[in-house]
Amino acid sequence: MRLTRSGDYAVRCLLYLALDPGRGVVARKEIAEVMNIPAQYLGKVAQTLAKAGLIGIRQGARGGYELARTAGEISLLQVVEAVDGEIFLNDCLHQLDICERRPVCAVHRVWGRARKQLRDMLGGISLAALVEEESRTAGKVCGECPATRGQTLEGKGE
Amino acid sequence: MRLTRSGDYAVRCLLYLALDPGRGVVARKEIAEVMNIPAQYLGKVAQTLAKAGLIGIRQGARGGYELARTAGEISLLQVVEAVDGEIFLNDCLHQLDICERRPVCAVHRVWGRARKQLRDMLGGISLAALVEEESRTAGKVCGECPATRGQTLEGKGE
DNA sequence: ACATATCGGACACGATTTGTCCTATATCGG
DNA sequence: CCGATATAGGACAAATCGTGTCCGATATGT
Repeated sequence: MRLTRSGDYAVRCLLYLALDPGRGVVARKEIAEVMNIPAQYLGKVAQTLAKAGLIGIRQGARGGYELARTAGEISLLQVVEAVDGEIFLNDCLHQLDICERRPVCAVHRVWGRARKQLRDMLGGISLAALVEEESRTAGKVCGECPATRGQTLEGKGE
Repeated sequence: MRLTRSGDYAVRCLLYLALDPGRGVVARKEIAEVMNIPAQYLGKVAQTLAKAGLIGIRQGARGGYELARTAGEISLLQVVEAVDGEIFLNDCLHQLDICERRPVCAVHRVWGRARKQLRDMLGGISLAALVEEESRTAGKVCGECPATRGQTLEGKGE
């Protein structure tokens, strides 16, 4: 599993929508500009997000996107998996025909455990939590990543 | 991050070598056949593993591969990262130019945490542990996944 | 020397990712 | 109802990546 650019865009887009909940429909163009996403491409991503029930789309003049649920009800996992597909670290866990010994294979059990751990973590984090944490620390939401310049530092994990 | 086929091959190969430690050099051809890996391709993977210091390679007649350390000293993480590169779930954490706000970005912190959790888990599992667990449950090592036909067991799902 | 076996570069091929372009369609405002 | 606006959705393009093969060069054991 790798968070693709599409997945990144999806997170940015939803995070932006989660910023002020009462706002209603937001134009794709605005989201694209602020969040530094190719507008057309965002259209594709948005369609996927809509199919997954994460956003609502209004067409036509004054159209755009809005959250289909509250920011507290949308987890990072849902966003990522909606766009990038279900998370499988290992193809063996995914394509049944690749491996016949799944049930008794220690390696598979390890990957299965790792997968569950990862999905649990991402599933436990809502957009609301992200927005809140962000506002506590920096006052700005990420997703702006490439947009906001000037704060370079060396990052690690944790 | 996704465990590629190369990564899978690497795990199979090392697991096979870990099976009986006293054996010395094992021919690539043998490994490839038993573990169902394209022999030439295994050559490429093996070179990478050698560079990472995980296996030793003997060229020439009666050449082949052997573990460079004991099976207890090689973790799954080392194997995977040697072949597939260091695990980064998110490009943002990886390519510095993509995102300037890493240190203060909540999303990045989440991915960073997830990454650490995953690497810690994989880092805590040695080849020896895998071999041992495997022999306890089924008596055969995985990696043979596609190789061992007719042994398809169901149930016992974790 | 000869047979054996890996090295390592070149190349092929398909899948995936990341976009763009264009036409159709839906919606709002007057 | 008309026209401006904005997204839908299919086609297409380019780049990258993963997987694998082929082949001459090189190293090693007998």
